[in-house]
Amino acid sequence: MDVAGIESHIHQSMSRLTSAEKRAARALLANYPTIGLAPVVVFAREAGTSPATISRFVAQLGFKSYPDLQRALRDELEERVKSPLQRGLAKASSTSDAEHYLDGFFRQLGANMEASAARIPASEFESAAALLANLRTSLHITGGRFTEAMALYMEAHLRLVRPDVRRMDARAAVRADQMLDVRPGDVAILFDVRRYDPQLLETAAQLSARRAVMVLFTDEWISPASKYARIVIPCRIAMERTWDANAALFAVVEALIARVTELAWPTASKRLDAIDWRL
Amino acid sequence: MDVAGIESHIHQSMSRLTSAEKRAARALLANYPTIGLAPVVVFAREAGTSPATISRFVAQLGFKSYPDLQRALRDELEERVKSPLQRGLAKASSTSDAEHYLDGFFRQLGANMEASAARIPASEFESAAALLANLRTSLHITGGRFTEAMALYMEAHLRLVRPDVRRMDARAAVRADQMLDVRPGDVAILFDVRRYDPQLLETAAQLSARRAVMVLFTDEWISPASKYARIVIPCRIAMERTWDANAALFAVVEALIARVTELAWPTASKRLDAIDWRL
DNA sequence: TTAATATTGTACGATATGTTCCGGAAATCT
DNA sequence: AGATTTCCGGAACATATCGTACAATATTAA
Repeated sequence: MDVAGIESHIHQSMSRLTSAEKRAARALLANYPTIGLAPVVVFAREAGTSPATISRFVAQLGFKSYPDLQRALRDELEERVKSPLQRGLAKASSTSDAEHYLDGFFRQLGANMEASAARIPASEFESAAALLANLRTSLHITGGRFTEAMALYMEAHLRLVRPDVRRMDARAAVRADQMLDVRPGDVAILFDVRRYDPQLLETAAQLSARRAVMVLFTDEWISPASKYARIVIPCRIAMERTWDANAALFAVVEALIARVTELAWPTASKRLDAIDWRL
Repeated sequence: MDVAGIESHIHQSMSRLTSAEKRAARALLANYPTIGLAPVVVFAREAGTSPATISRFVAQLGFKSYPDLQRALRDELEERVKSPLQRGLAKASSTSDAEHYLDGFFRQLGANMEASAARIPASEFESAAALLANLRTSLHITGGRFTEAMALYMEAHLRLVRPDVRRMDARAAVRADQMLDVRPGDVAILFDVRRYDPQLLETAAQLSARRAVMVLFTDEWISPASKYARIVIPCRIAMERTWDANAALFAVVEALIARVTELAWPTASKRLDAIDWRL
């Protein structure tokens, strides 16, 4: 099949199609690629036509059978989620013949970011932003071994934007005191990625007991702390070599900070003005 | 709970699952959601188990049947706001959709990363990696207001990989003591981005006086501390709205950590083994 | 208008798919 | 170690799914 992808292939074949087949094509393009992954009857109903027409449509595209098309769609979907989509990166650094280490690294990272963005439902992201922008509750942020840096970074920004932002200490003992400040309805932001921290799970349980609303940043395998969380934001962090890369996670954090700043702008702008900070 | 999506739902059910069922769960999470849309035989093969187990796994999740799960996966896939990538070459579709905030954000970020990779000479990056992988000198890491998180993150990783990694405190007073540990030839890593920190400039001067070799991570406008630095790594951080985004900077940090881990592998692997850490 | 052609939908048979059952294997308990 | 329970996968069974023949309908040409 075409390297250019199935969507464009459909466009190219459009002229050869009969009117009912065109309805099928439009239906597929409109809800790409989901209806193509559904059974033929569903596809047909959605397209306002009969199963037979779908069959012929698929044949027109050059696929051997409907299941064959489905395979292709799945492959493409997978490719889209895990392949390096920032092809430009390689070209962008034309500084040397030997490939820049950064290029390879960034290419994978780009794929991770695409995958993360594709996987995080807009509704989850927005809900999280809304929670953080709600000035009537306190905010408690904490992370594990490596993700503590995320917590720190987020705290540093949100402190400027809104009041009542606290970071919980990584050490359990200290955290016990801080737990007393958590009141029902408060919002807790947790970071937990692979090699999930047992202490953090414990913390999550306690937060849950104190009726905090939890937002969890985690990886594609999902931290066990998710069972306590109202909102789960999964980022793709796996890399081919050495360490996992949390840059995608970090990027989502920054996006969230930006979004919260927008949502809480009336307050945020006053606070920033007060310390003479210009964005 | 269910709002969090099928992925987290899977993880919540994880404890109830038997080992073969867990393999199924992991396989699905790893190639989410594609294998779930494939026939059971394919799923089973990919998960290294039998169709029967997949069936039971699906039942454990609370779905009425495998097709039922597929419906759910398709619905979830559709529910996501279409990302510009998914839109692909599809013409005529209005680009004015309520776009996923993350998509817009990430697009800019992608440009920043590209620009960063293009601007950082391979030689600089390699030299920096070599310096950090040199085990005969100590490492001192420090950052400014926001970039302290970078320092923290880098320290957390490098500590595992090599000995003699120290982080300098943000507070000048404390830092004064720590400065005494810096010996000629030691390597110092500094982070300084826009709204350059005067204290950090001062620190750089002192480090220079103590004949430390400095690696500076900064932004496209270059921190004044650069005059003391042996190696300068400029990242593009400007964004159109609200805050600058340090994700590109963070990404370079991760790349460097990975590279250093490779270069210092003989030592790193021993250290990681010693604490039973597998990458 | 009529006839020829192209297109579409329905019905049915062939096939592929998912689920259940059962024997054996593994883990757990006594 | 032996007994009991749990767990797993192969094979049979039931069923859903797809492709196609054929009839009905729309379209075009004469």
